[in-house]
Amino acid sequence: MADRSPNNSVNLLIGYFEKMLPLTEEEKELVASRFQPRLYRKRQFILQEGDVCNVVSFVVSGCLRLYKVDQAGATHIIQFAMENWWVSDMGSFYSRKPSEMSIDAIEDSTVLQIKHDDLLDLYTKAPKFDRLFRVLVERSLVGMQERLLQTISSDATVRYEFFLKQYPDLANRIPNTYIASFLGITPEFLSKIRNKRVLR
Amino acid sequence: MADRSPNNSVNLLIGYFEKMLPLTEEEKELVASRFQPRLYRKRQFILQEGDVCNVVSFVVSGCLRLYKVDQAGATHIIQFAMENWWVSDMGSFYSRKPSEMSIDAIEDSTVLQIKHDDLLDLYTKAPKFDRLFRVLVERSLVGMQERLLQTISSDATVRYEFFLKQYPDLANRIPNTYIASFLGITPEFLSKIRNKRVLR
DNA sequence: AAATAGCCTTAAACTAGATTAAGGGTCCGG
DNA sequence: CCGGACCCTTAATCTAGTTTAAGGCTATTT
Repeated sequence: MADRSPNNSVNLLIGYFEKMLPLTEEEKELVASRFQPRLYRKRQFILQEGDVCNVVSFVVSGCLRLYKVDQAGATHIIQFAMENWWVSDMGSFYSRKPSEMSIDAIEDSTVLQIKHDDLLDLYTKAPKFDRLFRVLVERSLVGMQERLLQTISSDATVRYEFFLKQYPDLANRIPNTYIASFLGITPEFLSKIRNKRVLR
Repeated sequence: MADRSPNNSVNLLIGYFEKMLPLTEEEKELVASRFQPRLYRKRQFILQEGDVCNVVSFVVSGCLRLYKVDQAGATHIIQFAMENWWVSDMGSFYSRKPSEMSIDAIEDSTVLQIKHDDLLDLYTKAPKFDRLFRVLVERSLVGMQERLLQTISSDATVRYEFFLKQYPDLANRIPNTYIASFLGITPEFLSKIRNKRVLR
């Protein structure tokens, strides 16, 4: 009998953790009991500006975006989160203060979520998750550093080429306006870059 | 008898940790035995591009910079590290691959350093440090995200004002060329911004 | 005491990228 | 099957920030 239960996706997450560090049965059960699967429709909010971010989400399928809308009304995408990525506004999540950012679904997406108190509980009940999340956050930090470096040291054309290399499939999955907003340029200018690219 | 031993600075670090989480005597001794104090003179390298980053440094006094020199020869400062800050190239540190970045001292600086293998050892001997460093890295990530957001959504004038608010004393301690390189603009343009500011 | 090397500033010419505006395509929902 | 909401593109004009060049000011080295 194949496992078609709702817990299906939790097994995916357990497999993900075990690629890093093997878990005991109790730890697996802890994960299964604390992470809730949830479906978000395209354009649905996971986190809305002004609310306190109360969950960390692991993307099982689909794609989310973490972004901020500035005073002028322009949106700036900080991070895309696809299959096997994590998202949340960690600043708001830990400080328990209203977020200045938003998270929404770019495609219909399935995620596994853990609430703030449950995560803290997970950490104390099973310190292995302190290590697991330390490593995950370290990886995020390295990625974020690279992105910052790119942003301050390369022009838009180089940044776009790099984006295409780093997320080859994403370019065909999401609108160019989102890519522009991620790269920190206008859709019009991205269009110009793409046009030059084809001619070459 | 006042403690004027070389271990003096380690007590500072232990105090720093205990503000987050109390340590047992064994844990304190572990810290004292694994962290080495070291003095760097102004302009001396802590990490040089092409080398594997083998230490994490905690700044006791002075100021360091983490930066990258691009193909055109321009330097881009990713992070300043002053008293009570941490620096390293975490990407290189964990992957054990040559770093594309450099770290050097802006002022004569005292740091406490832990080597790669000693840190891994510290994590396994005292899992509390998994949590401690998880929290530290989370804070870094939040800061890095804010900085990225600033960089892609605000113009240079706003970024400079923000820098002055966030590091009020630093502005008087380091050359403006460094600030420009941190903000991602030329020293000439920073000079223009500063000039406009005074007139207002 | 001179000399060299940083560092800061000013100003003119230039460029990457923004803004504004307009037209056309496609995918829904009613 | 039609109307609107998105989305992509092209082109003209504009601007924030770069480049190049030059001059002066301090501090450190010789």
